[in-house]
Amino acid sequence: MTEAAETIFLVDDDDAVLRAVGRLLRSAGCTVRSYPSAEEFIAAHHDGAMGCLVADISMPGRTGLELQEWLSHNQSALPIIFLTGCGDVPTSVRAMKGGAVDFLTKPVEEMELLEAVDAALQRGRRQRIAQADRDGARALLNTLTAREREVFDHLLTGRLNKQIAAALGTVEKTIKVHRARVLRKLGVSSIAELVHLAGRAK
Amino acid sequence: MTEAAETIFLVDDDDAVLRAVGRLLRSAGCTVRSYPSAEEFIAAHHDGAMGCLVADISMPGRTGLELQEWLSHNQSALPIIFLTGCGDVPTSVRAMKGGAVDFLTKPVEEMELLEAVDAALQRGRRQRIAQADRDGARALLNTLTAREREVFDHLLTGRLNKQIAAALGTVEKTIKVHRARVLRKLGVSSIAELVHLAGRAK
DNA sequence: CCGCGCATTGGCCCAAAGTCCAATATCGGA
DNA sequence: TCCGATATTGGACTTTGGGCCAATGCGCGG
Repeated sequence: MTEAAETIFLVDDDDAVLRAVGRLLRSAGCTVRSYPSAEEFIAAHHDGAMGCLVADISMPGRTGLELQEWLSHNQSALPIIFLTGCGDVPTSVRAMKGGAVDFLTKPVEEMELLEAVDAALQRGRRQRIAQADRDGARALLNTLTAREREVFDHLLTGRLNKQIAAALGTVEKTIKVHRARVLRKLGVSSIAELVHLAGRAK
Repeated sequence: MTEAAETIFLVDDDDAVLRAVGRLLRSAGCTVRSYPSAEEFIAAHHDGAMGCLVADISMPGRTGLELQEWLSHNQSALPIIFLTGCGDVPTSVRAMKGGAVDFLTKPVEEMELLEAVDAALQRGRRQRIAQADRDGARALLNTLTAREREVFDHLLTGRLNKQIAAALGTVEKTIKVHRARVLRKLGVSSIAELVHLAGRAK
């Protein structure tokens, strides 16, 4: 059961908005969770969350922009849509600079919100795929011992075994063994594939 | 004489704004060119332009957003800062979604504008460096003949000479020759470097 | 103290790649 | 029609890389 469905996290201090937007999104087939404040959302938030966040800007306690900052500080890649009644230009610009998917003003047309949510979910999926790819590659690299990692780095730059040996103060034979182990551990059979793998780990 | 300095391109239908902003930027050491309309800027614009664009939003003829679209359609990577007196939230969001560096409202604090211009120039420099790197790599790849390019693609995936030969319907010896030529033409001495080069060309 | 993981090194053999040599064939132009 | 670029192939030789078996030394935790 790895399939935790995508969730739309709603954060707004106005209960009427939470209910209205929640109903709209649910009727569109979304799974929705509502929070009356940024703090309550943060308390319930876990890193692996999938979906997107629809948040108000001005709220008692932490504001929408502060919530956005908190998420980025906490490596959370949850895409954010701001939905506010009292938005001004500088705020919207800050939000967009901070990576928000969209910045909508109430009252919002249903279609507009649904499209924004769709775009946010798409972005989230792409991010997760890219992240999983990176993580997978990094996990593989982490199986290398310190010495193997050194050899790996030299292999990336296309050095010959004898050159690596000279650089590491050993003999070619030793590097040959390390090289074979590195290729085996990383599940590749050529230097080309090894370089590609390193690129995926970024 | 390759050193065409960075220029700030000012586009605003209000002559007073052109003069005031122009004076501010010039006093900060910038080279400035002013245009009273998007059309006049477009007429004078050439692809290799370096610097950034500071544009108004609402103007007779082409608007700021339409100018932004025109630039992106024309592959121009000139970073854009919008500076407008009558900006609303939806417009600013569209501008930022379209890749604008910033969206400022008049009257603007001098420091704010200067910082935005600085950020835009920085972004432009990064883009040019990245672009030059890509173009260089692509130019190298374009020196390959069709056949060499086929061999190149197989080398990227880590295939052996005999495997490439089978795929291309020739013998290993022939591939060996092509392989040597490819490495020589591209100025690399290992498959690892070749893969890196291909990555730069993207 | 012993086992285990890790780094190190040796020998042997074979496969693959790099480097010279040279030769033929085709195709599009000058 | 002859030239130049390209593709093709062969031979011979050297250098590198990969696989297999074996062995030593070191440090760490049971």
